Amino acid sequence: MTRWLDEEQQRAWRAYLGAVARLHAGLDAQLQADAGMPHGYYELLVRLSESPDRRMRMSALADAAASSRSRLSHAVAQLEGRGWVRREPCPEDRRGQIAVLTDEGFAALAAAAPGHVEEVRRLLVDKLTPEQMRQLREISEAILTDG
Amino acid sequence: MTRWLDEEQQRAWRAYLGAVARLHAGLDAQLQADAGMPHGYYELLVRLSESPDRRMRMSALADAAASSRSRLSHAVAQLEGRGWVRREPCPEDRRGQIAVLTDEGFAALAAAAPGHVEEVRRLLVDKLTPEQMRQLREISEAILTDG
DNA sequence: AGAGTGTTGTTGTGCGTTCAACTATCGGGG
DNA sequence: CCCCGATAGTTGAACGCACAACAACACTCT
Repeated sequence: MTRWLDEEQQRAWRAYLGAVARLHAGLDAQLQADAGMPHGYYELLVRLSESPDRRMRMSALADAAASSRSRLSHAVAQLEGRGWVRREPCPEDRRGQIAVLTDEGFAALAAAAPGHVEEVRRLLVDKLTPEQMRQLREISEAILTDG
Repeated sequence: MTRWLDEEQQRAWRAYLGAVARLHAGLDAQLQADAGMPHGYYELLVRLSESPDRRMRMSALADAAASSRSRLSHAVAQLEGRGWVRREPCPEDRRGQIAVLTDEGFAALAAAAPGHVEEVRRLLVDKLTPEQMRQLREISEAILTDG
């Protein structure tokens, strides 16, 4: 016998689904149109750009971007094809690969960032109060706790 | 000159991205494993099941499920192949199509629902306080406002 | 040293989504 | 009445992602 969601939970859940759909659709469309990359790729470039020497072990990058290894492999292959990332062997582990953000990749990120941030503001930040932004962070962190 | 996100906004945004990723991954994996359907299809079946006579105009269904028309067309084709949905012509508009949830489709939904709700509870509802659920609804509704 | 086990990363396949192009129909104005 | 712009829905191709199978290497334990 299932414990269904009550009225309030149902409303919250559906509103959440709608909000996420709109946000993702908007962000992805903007990035695709203005920078020619999906949001997932943008995330990867961001993580790499913030790492020392703009380089990261594949597995570390996968963890940082909440991506599966398979997905990362495919994505990096794409990014490498565009000249935005290159791969280097890992000195201390011959299994390893290191993804390095190229200058072209950094330039692409720098070109894409302002429009993206603008869109994040337009679709999210500007619609919430600072208090709600804090609540959103706490809710998100609660969801990210294990168990 | 871009108005970047400040520290707190940045943290909220990244936590949000992580939470959404985990939620979607979990829900989709559960539905795929236990019911053999992606979350998007489940959504369609739900909307149809709640509509009078379990039928809906394609465009209305697309709006209700926050889906593009193209996506809906492909999805309904899939669902039709599984015998969960059938199409009927629309009497008062010869361009129109009406998607009808079959008994098999309703049964598939009924079989999938308990596990899905369980997963929603496990990944979201049980991790938040009632107060946070209310906040989440308000935040989501704010995001869904136009402009 | 050798066997066994876990980790790292890649590859191929199938699936769902997006995008653009297209057909068919509706509805209003000349 | 007919034309023209909108609307409804479909289609095919390209793309990104999930999943499973796999090869290569590291680590541990005897």
